[in-house]
Amino acid sequence: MNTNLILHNISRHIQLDKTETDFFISLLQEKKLKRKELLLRQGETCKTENFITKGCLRTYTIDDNGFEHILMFGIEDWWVGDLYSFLTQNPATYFIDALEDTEILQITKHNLDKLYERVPKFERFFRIILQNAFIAQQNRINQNLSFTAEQRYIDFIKRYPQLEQRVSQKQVAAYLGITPVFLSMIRKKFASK
Amino acid sequence: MNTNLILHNISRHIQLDKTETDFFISLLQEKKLKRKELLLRQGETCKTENFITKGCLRTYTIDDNGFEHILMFGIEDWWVGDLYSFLTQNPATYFIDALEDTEILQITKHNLDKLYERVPKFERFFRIILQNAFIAQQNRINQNLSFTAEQRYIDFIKRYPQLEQRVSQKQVAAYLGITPVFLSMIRKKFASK
DNA sequence: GATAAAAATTAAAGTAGTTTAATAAATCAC
DNA sequence: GTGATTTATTAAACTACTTTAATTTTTATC
Repeated sequence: MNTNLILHNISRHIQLDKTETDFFISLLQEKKLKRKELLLRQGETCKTENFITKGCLRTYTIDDNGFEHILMFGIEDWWVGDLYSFLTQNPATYFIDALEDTEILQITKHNLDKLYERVPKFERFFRIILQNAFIAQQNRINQNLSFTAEQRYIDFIKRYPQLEQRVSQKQVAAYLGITPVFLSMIRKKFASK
Repeated sequence: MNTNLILHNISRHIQLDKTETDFFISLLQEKKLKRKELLLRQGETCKTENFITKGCLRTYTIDDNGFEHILMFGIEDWWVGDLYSFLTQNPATYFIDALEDTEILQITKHNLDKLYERVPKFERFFRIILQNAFIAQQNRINQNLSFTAEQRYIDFIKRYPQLEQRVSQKQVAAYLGITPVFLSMIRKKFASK
């Protein structure tokens, strides 16, 4: 199991000794997903929180008209899951699937609870992770309220240049909340400048 | 200082003994705001996290055209602040002001850090608070992507019936991401059913 | 490497939501 | 309580974005 990335991710916020590190690692399971493979289906229970070591996932919904709306992309070094379903073990709100062949490390709710109990520092770790996620989401809500589609696209490129390379325009459009057709029009206008 | 509400808020997630409770209380400051009074101005540093014991606050931005966009309402039993500015002590992204005469309990970053150190259970408390806030925000993003303005309004009424009574339609519109004129049209259509 | 499938582009017609402006209703401040 | 200010309503013209559909380009698959 390749634990370099996740241990480095954790060490940015808390320091673990050898025993704690080993215990943490013992709670993880590895999983590989092929491109287009589903990790979670809406309505299922989300059994694990997932740390991406390689590849790219998307969290999304499908509306009544069959259109997909992307809540979040995840790439290497990101945590993804359906937090509501994970915490309550109620049916998931979101779908999660792989946009590329992807490798993740998974921790179940049961094991995470054990981890909080045995190594309370992880309360701090996930508090900090959640703070950052909260701030990023709040910013996105503000942009959805304040910006035009063009402004949101420009900001997306600036903020996630790696992602813009890796995912199709169709996916970017589903993230920005516009149609692929309109994104194409924006890009045309933008390119001619 | 009326600490009933905040202690009850905390007791939902962690248990404190007398010493811990007293220490926590000693870190709080009381503040009263008149209706329309600003708690935080964009560009200032957000010095405190704030727990509302009475009244109603709004967190918002003002765009280049002078329009206000509301990220969040806060009423009794809610925590509000500009988390990014609070954590980094960089200039605030958001304005916060009072929609009613309001009373809050404040904790500075310095005191919160002391609290985490002396009573690490609070790491858990704020992790849980943030989890809930994250889930609520993710849901809002999904609605902004998937729903029409009318659907968002209907969901808002269902989700926050108390708020719909307390704040003006203008504020609700600024939260939903539409103009007051269009909200009025939605309500008319809705009432005629 | 050829073929099929998916994604991107373009144009034209359509719609959800905005803008402006005028009027009515509610709320505020003294 | 009354005048002033803010909020809500209504209607009509407007615009950002969608829809549909046809064509081209890119990517996936055997």
